[in-house]
Amino acid sequence: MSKIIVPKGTYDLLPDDTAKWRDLETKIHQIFSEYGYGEIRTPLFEHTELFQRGIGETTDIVEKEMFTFADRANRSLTLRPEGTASVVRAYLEHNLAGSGGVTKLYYYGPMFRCEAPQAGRFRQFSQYGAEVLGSLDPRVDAEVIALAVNFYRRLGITDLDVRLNSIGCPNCRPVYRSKLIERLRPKTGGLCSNCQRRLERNPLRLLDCKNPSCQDATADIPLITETLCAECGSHFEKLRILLDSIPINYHLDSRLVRGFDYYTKTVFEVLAGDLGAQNALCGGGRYDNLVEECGGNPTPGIGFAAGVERLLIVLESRKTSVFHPETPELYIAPLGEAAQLAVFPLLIKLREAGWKVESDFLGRSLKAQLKTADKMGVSLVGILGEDELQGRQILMRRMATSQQEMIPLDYDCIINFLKTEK
RNA sequence: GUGGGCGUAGCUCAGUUGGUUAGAGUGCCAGGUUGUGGCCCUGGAGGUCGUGGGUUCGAUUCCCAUCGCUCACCCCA
Repeated sequence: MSKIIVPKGTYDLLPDDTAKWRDLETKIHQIFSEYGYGEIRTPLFEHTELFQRGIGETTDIVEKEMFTFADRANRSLTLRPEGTASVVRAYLEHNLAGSGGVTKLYYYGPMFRCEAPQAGRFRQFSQYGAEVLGSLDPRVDAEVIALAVNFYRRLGITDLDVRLNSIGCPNCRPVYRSKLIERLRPKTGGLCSNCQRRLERNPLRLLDCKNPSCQDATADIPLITETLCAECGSHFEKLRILLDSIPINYHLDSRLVRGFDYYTKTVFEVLAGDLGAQNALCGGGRYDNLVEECGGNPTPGIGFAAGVERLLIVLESRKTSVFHPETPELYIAPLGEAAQLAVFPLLIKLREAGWKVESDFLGRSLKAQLKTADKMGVSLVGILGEDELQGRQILMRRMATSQQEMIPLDYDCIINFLKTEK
């Protein structure tokens, strides 16, 4: 019988890994709380239609990367490939707009895309992200970008590439779009096959094609930021003034275009050099028409999503973050069956009192037990052999100094000893 | 979906121009110390050499297929 292993693009997190993840998760919840965001948890699957309408029918994600299946009533469901569509759905479903003002939400959890796995890319992966609904003010854009970037800074990652662009709105983007098609159509032959295909459908994407010949073809095309309508232009200008007023390094990238259809105006990405081909740590932008497209009243919004696996890769490769493994505060080494029986209730009682205590369950020699305790990094070992048991005592050994002290084998005495040693 | 690289011990990897019991380091277990960790010494356990088929007297080695991992294209977090 062949061994069963994890599905492609998924992985197990073992105890050493989960310790790091939980540490990072704590920090994620903390920064969102400090910036005034409330956590939202939506289902891991939704009606397929939500993503088709929200993300866009012609995007790669919807066309070929979703895990879609039928339920027993033959309705099409899909494992969520991203977070924004679900948040908008929930925002409308629970009429969060009704409470008035700006709604600031964040999420954290697994997403699913059926792609070929690669460095920093998995089929089940984790993202955290923010969505701010109800304000068109560029201060919101700036705050969202600041939050995204400052989180990395807190973790000690400072050499990031923050890219910013505005891709306009339904008023000005079509103008740029047709201008682009007009300029590129004569050069069609020089484009890569992919770009030839998307020239008519989604010409903006040619701008960030990595193929050298496509880059040449688009080298002298006008910048989108020069053809923005008055509203988008002024919004973008205000955003830049705000970003310049806080210590965040970014640069304008007029070729930055993102893969989802719902983006309008502001788009941004944060890139890290040490991630291989999947170099985006997070990305996001404004989506002022998405809520309306999902059936709500016209409501502006902006958000971003960040990859957790990629962040951990960067943290590991730079060793900028120190994760503290939890070491027991005491290791009790019983010698012989009588001692084992005496130690067991003590072990449970100490744990219930909140102490991290370990012991031996293999009946091994004292030497082996000390070795194990040493490996765990424990600083105190309580040794209970027959002699100690007879005298109702326990020998407390300080591993760092090899100093030993006999104390009464009594719960309160041991607690007191632990407290003074701590 | 396409292309490159790789699958040998828990982990990191040697190796075999086809030949008898497949190796190292590390980790693990035990002993050296009848009850004292880190250093050292000795010994031990642990492998269907990814899987299936083919060639051959004989395959971990050669051939084919397949699966998996990985990197890149693509896309994106």
